[in-house]
Parts: sequence; structure tokens; C-alpha cells
Amino acid sequence: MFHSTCFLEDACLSMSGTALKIEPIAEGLSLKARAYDALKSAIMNMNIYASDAELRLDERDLSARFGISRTPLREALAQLDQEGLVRIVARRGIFIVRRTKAEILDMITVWAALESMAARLATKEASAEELAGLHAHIDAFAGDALAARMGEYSDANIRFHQAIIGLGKCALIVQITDGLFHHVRAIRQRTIFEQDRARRSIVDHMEIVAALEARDTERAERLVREHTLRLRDHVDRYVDLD
Amino acid sequence: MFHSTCFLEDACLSMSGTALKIEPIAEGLSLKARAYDALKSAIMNMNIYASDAELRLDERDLSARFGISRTPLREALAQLDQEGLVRIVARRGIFIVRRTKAEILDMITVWAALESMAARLATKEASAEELAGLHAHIDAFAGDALAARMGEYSDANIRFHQAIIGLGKCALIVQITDGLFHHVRAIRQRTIFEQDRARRSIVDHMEIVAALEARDTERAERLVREHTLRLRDHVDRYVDLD
DNA sequence: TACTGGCGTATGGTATGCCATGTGCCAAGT
DNA sequence: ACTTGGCACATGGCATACCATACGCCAGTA
Repeated sequence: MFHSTCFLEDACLSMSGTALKIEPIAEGLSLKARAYDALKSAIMNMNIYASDAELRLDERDLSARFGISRTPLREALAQLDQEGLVRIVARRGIFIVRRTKAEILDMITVWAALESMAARLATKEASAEELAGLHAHIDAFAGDALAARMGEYSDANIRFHQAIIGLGKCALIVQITDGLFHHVRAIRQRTIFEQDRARRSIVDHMEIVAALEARDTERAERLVREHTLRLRDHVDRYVDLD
Repeated sequence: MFHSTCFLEDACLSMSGTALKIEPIAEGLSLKARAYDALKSAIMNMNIYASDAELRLDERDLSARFGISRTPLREALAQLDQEGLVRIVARRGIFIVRRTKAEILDMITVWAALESMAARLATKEASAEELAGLHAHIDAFAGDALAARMGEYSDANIRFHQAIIGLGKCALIVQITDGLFHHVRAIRQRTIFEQDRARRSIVDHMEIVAALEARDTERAERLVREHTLRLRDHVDRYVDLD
């Protein structure tokens, strides 16, 4: 099975000198997948102050606007429904779900649990080179550099946390946190400018890297957990949602 | 909105003396939902030694056997695909996914991370009565009673862990672990009879309850984590999958 | 004015048929 | 005997039409 594919790949390798660049040809994405991506990014980027009317979707209207039939669109919506981004109610409508503050707090809690476990695993599974790579995410913002580059810091911040999660080498932890990514990034972006949180964040990160490189499993886990739970407490106290 | 529904409920309450028992009438489940449930339980209960031919599903055949059209069946299959229970390949077929040992280990790891976080939360969120309720899951098996009731123990074991997770009062942790439930239960059932694990499990559980009731957050978290990671190590070493 | 009942419309659910493409069979050629 | 080309069939993707029900409008009644 798959012989023809193998031949094709072999041919490509052996012809590495030519300009021939075989590629997937078709964009490869099904209408369902494209509709899913479009809807997901639209929902994610939606203004949080949208009116109730904007929180409602219509299958026929959307299928017409995407230029596809209802069938693949419905499959995309069903997937978003399962992920909790929308809620489909029979014969009533499809509603974009507003995240409650409690749900945001739960997401941060789960993130704390999983990233701290990943940190624990990283002290055992990650190589010295991999751990050293973590410095790249924080060194650029050390000391005085932070103030000048605050704009970049928020993204570098979340990437640092994702990098730790990756070094845990647990695919399921990566998968679950990826699902929470958009929400957690949004809340980190929103809070990073408050109360000197960025500077304190950097200090925490350096301590975390030190613990990881010292292979201090318990300390690495604890520092990561406390770091993220502090974010949780901050959101709980000072951020106004709903 | 929903006025008629409210009237109905009020009527039911005020007529609480009569034999009239209004109920949902229709089973309420869509064909998609019913197909989903049927397929999920069928896959979960499938013999792990199924032949390759049995690992393949056919939309038309299944829709005929369920007595429904392909559309709701496809939606059910798409959901199972997203959950990772099956893999749908365009114009190739639908294949039941065999879990690799690495995936099982990842699930146990995530369970450990989330249950230990739940235990941490439970020391702060759960009432004394709620924590006392945990005894019900283990007292029946204390001491000599265990040997006589091994058959029941496996289920009581997993229910104990779910109870702790519930007391963390974090809906998302409950939701994620529910998704892992079937797999983790299966592996616990498979290993509980080995190497006196049941008896040691009981001891662990009693210590965990003690730590929770003492509101010792760090200890409760650690005991739960270590308890589940021991299961992970046991599976890693002694259980033969794939 | 307030309530009721029925009917039309909107909307998600379901059934069905066609389409594009991957696979395997089989015959023809070497 | 082995390769090759093409055809038939299998199979998931997609389009379309119809169905059942929730909601709202509106006339009719007291």
C-alpha cells in the first residue's frame, strides 16, 4: 500500500537539484475545515462587547456568505459547539458563547496544573540544550530592556510557557493547553501591563529556568504552579469580566 | 420568553399532590446524539484484539444498521473523530483508533496533574461534610473486607478519585477528566489485581483523605499526584499494550 | 386593555442523491 | 512472469429538498 506515494517521494529526493517542487497541489483543506477556521478566528477576534444580536448565527446566511452549502458549514459549527465556542439549540438558533469569569478562572487553573506537571516532566525529559533554549524567551527582556519592548513581551511571555510545556514531552498536555491557548493569551495580554506584573513575571521566569536547569523537580513544579496561580488570583481580584 | 414553559412548571409545582407527572415526553435525544452514544459505547467496549477489518467502519453500512440516514451518522462520526476515537480519511474510510501505550501514559499523567490540582482546591473549597463523604468510598473495603469485595473495588476506586475531583469545584477539570474516564478506568481495572495494588491503594486513599481533612494543601496535592504517578509507572513497566 | 388561540415563518434536523477521488482488479503488452 | 494502463467500484464530501417544531404576529373575544 502507498507504493506510488513512496516512489514519488524517492523521486523528489533524488531530484533535489532541480527546480521541480512537487506540492500538495490542492489546498487540501475541505470546505468544512476552511469554514471551521474562518468561524473560529472570527469568533475569537470578535469584540467582547458585541450586542446580543451579533451573538447569534444563522446557518443559511453563513452558508450563503461562505459560498458553500449548509452541510459542511453545519459540520464546522458542530465542532465549534463541541469545543464550547458556540451553542447550537435545535430550532432556536446558534449562539456564540460568552465566557464567564468563572470559566476563565477554571482555564487558568487547568493551565497551572498542566504546566506545572510539564515542568516536573521537563526536569527529567528535557536535554540541557533544550532547557538552555528557554533563555531566548526571556533574556531579550532582562533589566532595562523590558520597558522599551513591552509590546513584544506579552507574546514572548506566553511562548515561554508553551516552550516549557513542550519540554515536558507529553503530547496530551500540549494538546489540551493548545485548546486553552487563545483564552489564556488574551487574559495574559490584558493583565501584563497592570501593577508592574511584567517585571515580576520576568523574575519568576528566571527562577523557573534556574530550577529546571538544576533538575530540581519539586521546585520547578512549585514555581510554575505558583506563578500561574498568581495570575489566577490577579484575574479573580482585579479583572472585570461578564 | 419561555413563558409557556414557566407556566407549565408552576402548574406542576402547584399540583404536586396529583398523580400527574409531566415529563420530557420525547426522549429528547437527536438521532445524531443517539448514534454518537451507540458508536462510542460500541468502540469503548470493543475487544482490544479486534482484527484490522473490524477496525474499519462504513458510513452507509452503519446508517442502514441504525436505521437512520447518513447525515446524522456522519455528524456523530465527525464528533468521534474530533475526540480521537476514530480517524476519518477522505475517500479512504473511517478507522477506529488504537490507543498506543504512550497515549495511555499521557492520559494518566494528565489525570495526575488535574486530580492533584483538584485535591489542592478541595482543601480550600470543600466543606467538612463533603470531605467526610469520601470515607464512604473506602471504608467498605478497609481491612479484611477487601478480599471479599475485590470485584466491587475497582469501580469504587475510580469513583473515589472522581469524588475528589468533584470537590475541587473546578468544572473544567471535571470535564476534561470525564473525557479520560473510560480509558483510565479501563487501565485501573486491568492493574488493580496485580501485585497487591488494591491493598496499597486503600492505604494511599486513607492518607489522602486525612490530608484533605487536615486542610494540608501541599500534602494532599503531593499524595494524590504520587498515587497516580505510581499507577503510571506501573503501567509503564508491567502492562503490555499495542 | 388583556388574554387566548391559531397560523405563518424561521431555523435546526434529517433524508437523499450526485460528485470527486482513492483502490483494486484485470486485461493487454513485453 | 512481470509490468502497465485503464476501468469499475467503493467511499467520504458536498448540495439540495423536505420535515418538525419554537416563536411571533394578529385577529378575535371578554
